[in-house]
Amino acid sequence: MLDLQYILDNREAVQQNCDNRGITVSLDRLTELDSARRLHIQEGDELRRQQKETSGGIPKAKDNDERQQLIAKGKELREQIGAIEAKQKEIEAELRTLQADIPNMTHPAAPVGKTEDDSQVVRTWGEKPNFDFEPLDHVALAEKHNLIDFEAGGRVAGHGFYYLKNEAVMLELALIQYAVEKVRAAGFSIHTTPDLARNDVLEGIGFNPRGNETQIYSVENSDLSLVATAEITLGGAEKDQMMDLDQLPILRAGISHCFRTEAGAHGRAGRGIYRVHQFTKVEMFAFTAPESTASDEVHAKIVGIEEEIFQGLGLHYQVIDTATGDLGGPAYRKYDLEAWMPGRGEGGSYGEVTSASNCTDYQARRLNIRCKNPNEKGTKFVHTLNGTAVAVTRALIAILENYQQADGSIKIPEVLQKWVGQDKIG
RNA sequence: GGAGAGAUGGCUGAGCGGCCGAAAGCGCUGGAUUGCUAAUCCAGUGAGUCUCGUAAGAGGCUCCACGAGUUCGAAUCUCGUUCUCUCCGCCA
Repeated sequence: MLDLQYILDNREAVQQNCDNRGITVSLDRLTELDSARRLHIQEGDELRRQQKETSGGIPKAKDNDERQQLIAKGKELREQIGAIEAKQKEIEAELRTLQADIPNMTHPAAPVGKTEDDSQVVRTWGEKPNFDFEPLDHVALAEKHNLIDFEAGGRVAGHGFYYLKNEAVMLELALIQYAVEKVRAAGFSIHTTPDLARNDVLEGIGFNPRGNETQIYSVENSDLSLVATAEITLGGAEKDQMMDLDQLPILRAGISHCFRTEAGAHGRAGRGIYRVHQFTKVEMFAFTAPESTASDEVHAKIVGIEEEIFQGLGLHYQVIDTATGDLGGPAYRKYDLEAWMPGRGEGGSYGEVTSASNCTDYQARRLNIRCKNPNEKGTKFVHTLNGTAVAVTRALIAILENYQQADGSIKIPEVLQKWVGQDKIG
């Protein structure tokens, strides 16, 4: 959520930003509601002042007559205040809804464009593997080596669920270990987090727990939902907290399951474990000082860790600077790593394996996470960032497809061998 | 699951329906002082929001977990919700 005053003071820039992101908002209505809100506040304040004066005079009243008069006046004021507060509440509810629909501002250097295709490749690392045979996709590889059971997943939980088996399980555990080792070395403290969270936490991070387009499974008869990423729980952990400026940045990482309904995505869901309803992920999260210099720096650090992880795995990837239209609400800037997946599409293609966002104070404002600078009055909302260390399913696809050999076996990336306990599958 | 206790400022912790935005302490900031990183003394020190002002600032209102209610008046009384703690039971 953006600051209301900021929106009103920078209407043109906010409008331009919404246009760039392909979001329709009514800033006129917002302005209208804001004026109405101020008017009601002023009126209410004045009435409340009178009421305090009135009730304060009652103990000092000279006689019963005067006392009864003041009580009557107090009653009348109470009714007027009630009416005006009700109206103000209505106005503020609509105002807040509008305000929450406005996306974060955008880093000036982020590529402007409505779709994914407008995103820019900022650099690539490694090279596509050269196969002197026809490579299989991960579904075929998994079947050949008995690594994934989609049928059982379907019977038990439906399409989009799966069982990992045998070396695939070892690879999942190894990837987690490997990612955890990397993020800890980079200064992130490691957590396992709840797989459920309250809806107001989801909303604070920027997810919509209910509604047609929700990505979120909600638990019936409760205000809990299954989390779509540990970003939710790592950020939500500090809801309503006050931090000291000098303890920032705070770097945390979490291991969690991620649950996504993928509503509306079934058409392009495709084969395999690229788009699934549940997967395991190691996520990085950071709270930084409320300046973009501070958060940009940590943003670069997070992307750097992601690259180090995929370089260590020996996987060819490109880094994408995400276009405005594809940023989502909270992100100020977002870098994705797309790894080469030889079995994806016709003759292989890049597939998103990580995503790193600087959300500036957009999430912190709604979660009410502030920091205090001892040298300044007041408080400020911190900046928050998140990035994928490893999303197991996506990384698994890249590994299986890139490391397949002419003889049908699959090599295990060297950095994972100590945890998998073998150097190849098959 | 059963029984009970509780939630107050950055932290600890007092608080009778009106004199409470809230004692005290810690912490922090400024100053004084002591011949030496410490000690002592004095002063200041919550957040949010609205109005006025170019500004420094001034003033109003709100906030004692959250939400309703009683009352002329609620941190204080009532109800609901959430969370925390203790004891018992159950359980990996």
